[in-house]
Amino acid sequence: MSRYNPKETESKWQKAWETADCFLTQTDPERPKYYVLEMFPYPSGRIHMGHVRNYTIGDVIARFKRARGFNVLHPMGWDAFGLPAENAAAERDVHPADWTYSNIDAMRAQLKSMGLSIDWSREFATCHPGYYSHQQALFLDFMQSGLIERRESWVNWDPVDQTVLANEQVIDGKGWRSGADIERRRLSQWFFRITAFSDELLDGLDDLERWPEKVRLMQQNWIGRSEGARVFFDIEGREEPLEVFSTRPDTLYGATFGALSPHHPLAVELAERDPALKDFIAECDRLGTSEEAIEKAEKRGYDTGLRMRHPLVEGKTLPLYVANFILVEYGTGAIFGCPAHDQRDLDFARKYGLDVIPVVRPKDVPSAEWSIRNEAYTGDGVLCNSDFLNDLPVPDAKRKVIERLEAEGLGKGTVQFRLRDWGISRQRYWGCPIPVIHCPDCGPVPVAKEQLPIELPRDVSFDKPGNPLDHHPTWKHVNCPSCGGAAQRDTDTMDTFVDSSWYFARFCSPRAEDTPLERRDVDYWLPVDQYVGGIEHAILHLLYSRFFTRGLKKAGYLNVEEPFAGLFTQGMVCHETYRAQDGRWLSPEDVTRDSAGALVDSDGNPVSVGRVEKMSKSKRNTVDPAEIIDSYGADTARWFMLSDSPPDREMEWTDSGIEGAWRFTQRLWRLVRETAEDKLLPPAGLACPKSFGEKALGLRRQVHKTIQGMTEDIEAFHFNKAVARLYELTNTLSSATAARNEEGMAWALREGCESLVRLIAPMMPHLAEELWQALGHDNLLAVQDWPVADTSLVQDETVTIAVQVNGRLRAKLQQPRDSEESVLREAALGDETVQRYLEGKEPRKVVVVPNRIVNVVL
RNA sequence: GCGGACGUGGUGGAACAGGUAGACACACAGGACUUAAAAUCCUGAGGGCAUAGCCCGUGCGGGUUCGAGUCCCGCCGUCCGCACCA
Repeated sequence: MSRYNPKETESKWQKAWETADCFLTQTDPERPKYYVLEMFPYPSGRIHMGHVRNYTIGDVIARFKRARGFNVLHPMGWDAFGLPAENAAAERDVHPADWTYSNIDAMRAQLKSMGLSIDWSREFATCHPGYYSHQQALFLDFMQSGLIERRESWVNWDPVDQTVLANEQVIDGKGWRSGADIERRRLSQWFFRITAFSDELLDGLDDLERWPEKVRLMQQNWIGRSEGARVFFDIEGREEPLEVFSTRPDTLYGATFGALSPHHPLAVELAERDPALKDFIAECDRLGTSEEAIEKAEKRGYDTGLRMRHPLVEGKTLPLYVANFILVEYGTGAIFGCPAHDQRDLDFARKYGLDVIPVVRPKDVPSAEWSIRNEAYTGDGVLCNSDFLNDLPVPDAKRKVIERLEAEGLGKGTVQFRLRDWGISRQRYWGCPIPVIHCPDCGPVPVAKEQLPIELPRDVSFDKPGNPLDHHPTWKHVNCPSCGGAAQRDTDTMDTFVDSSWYFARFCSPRAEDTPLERRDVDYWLPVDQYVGGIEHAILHLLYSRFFTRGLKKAGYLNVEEPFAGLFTQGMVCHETYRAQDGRWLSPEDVTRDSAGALVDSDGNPVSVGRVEKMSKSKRNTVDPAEIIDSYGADTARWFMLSDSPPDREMEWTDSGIEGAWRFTQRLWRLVRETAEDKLLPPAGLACPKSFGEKALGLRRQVHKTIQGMTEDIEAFHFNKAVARLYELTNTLSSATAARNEEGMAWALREGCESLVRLIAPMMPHLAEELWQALGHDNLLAVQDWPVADTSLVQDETVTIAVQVNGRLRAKLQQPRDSEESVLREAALGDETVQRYLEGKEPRKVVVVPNRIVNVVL
């Protein structure tokens, strides 16, 4: 028999699906819907193995749900704005739009070769005016709803590239591209007021039951709610009191100093008259904003000479410092230091010789014996040295001190969040233009919706650093919509995370022209039932989308709070790493085995094998999906992706793994084809015979157990277990052909083969289609129903009972299912081996678990 | 430092709710077919021993239980996220 030819077969069925419009979807309130979405790709030009894993998982779910009778929405699009297109433009003199669209064409073809059941009629790219014009409209709506603000903020500024950099683009205080020292600058930027929903975004996490606990936790930490108090300290010789935030107001009596962030308004003001302070602040700025820089920095302070009055201790004053470890963005940008109960404050106090007053002691240590050395005490306890708070447990003291502060107007209990507003202005060309005009007289004026879209000009130059939009000779010069005078467009574009914050909703009505979202469509499809993507987006993308959904609701576009009812985060695709003798990374393609079985490079030099790591260009341990699909076919690649490793864990791509999957593909093809060609096989659709031989019945039992098990496994995303079941069924079917003359066996074989083919269809859709046809069907398997297990066949009639003596396995018994406990007990005690252990004595105890185990205790 | 996840054969991993540890696959070994190889098929396999059987075995040490990979306590290790957030 010839071999299976995936290349021919796969494109044949892809065309058949397309011709039959199998995967086009309509809004249909009469039918139950299921919206499955994978994170859309950035159009880099080629798919990578991470995409293959992501889209395989999504496609299995989509095909499965479709077979289960759902109206399935499974769309695809392109996260098409972003810096790489501008880099390509600067390096290769190709327009970002051309570069992007040709990449999209290439990647679409690659995705299509995977045989994904996608409704391609809904495809869009975020860089198309048909998408971003609506995003501009949403910007205006959000402005109207009070969700957008313009304000100054600190940014990482690259003086060479003349642009703002994200924190992750600053490496060791230098720009990732230019290598220039990054400055901290204050810049006017647009902010989405994500903090307006801090509480909702936090509380909403509790209801996301089908999200990984891990992601919910990460978001919870990111939002970072903490309860505490704001306390006012009067400063000697000044009108305005200083406001500080603390989560430990109970330790107020232990305060021995105050500290300001170098960017606190008061610090800035003082610096104007104090050159030494100015120098100190400048030095803090030079450290940069990268986490490592902050981490390594020693705690340092500058004594302003000012004294602040302790709000509760008459006559007591504390020195006020400017300190490099105080963040201006958090709380009020100012603290009171309590060295005894905060390690940072203790380090600071020891350095500058400040007092350390313990105010919390462990309950069983008397005040007199309690002191602080080099470790701040942050544990539980009761108050001491604290006047009216003495002997109260910490939580009570917190409550009581806040009451007192509030009563005397010295402070108040508050809730503080770590979450900050989302700055979206980017000094870039290839992004969504911000629909605002800056007028010297009227300030920032929103563009009227009728004037949208504000399209990107095509004729831009990438020759000089900075923002091409800003350099464009005419684009920005417009008249003020309000007063008609000369004004300028905002030349910033939106963070590309904005584009991906609502694309899932746009897929519901991708071609709507007058509105971003058609109410009837979003009401039917949203929320996404199952979202699938990488854990790397656990915080930003998912949090932004959750914010956007609330914003869209506020603006009246939809009626859900949460965009993604279910979230699945798949693991990374990894591969061994290889190095040449000189330390260069080697690609797997360049590594072979010599005759002795040792790994060598293309010149025959020995190769050292490194750890298994995430596929990456830098380590050169990538495998190109296009090549794999070209030589083995998409089904084999998909099958291997689903085998062995649980989908939420990392998987290792290996040659032997893909070859094993390839062998199985061939084996399955051969098995079903040979069976189908066997003259004994009854035609499709023949009624079930009345009786079956023992082997045929056994086969049928396994078939129906597999159907049931598979269904549960796919629902639970246990694809690797589902694969194992299919291997088992295939093994059984292979050996069953030997008994094909047995009563009912031919019928059972057809049932088995058809079930196998139908079960395998979500994973290997092309092969399944081919075999479905070989079994005599002339309809498309892609639109057939999922098989249903016959429950009467799912349970065996006899079960194996394990017999233990003192908890150790000594024998096994075959017994009818659901045998009485007494029967099992007698059978176990009567067993020869058990008799030997009993030595004629009575057992002390016999534990019987029906259908499972009997434990005889001596 | 804080938070979280995970430790099972040579490897990836199964094991429902405390009830037969190692399903399934990869790799390996032996055999069949072949002039030979590939492909395919069959067989074997956690470790040990005095091998009809017994002992040991799920990172380590304890505990609960008739029975623990699974539950509890204490360690060790690996990975991930956050991190001067007052």
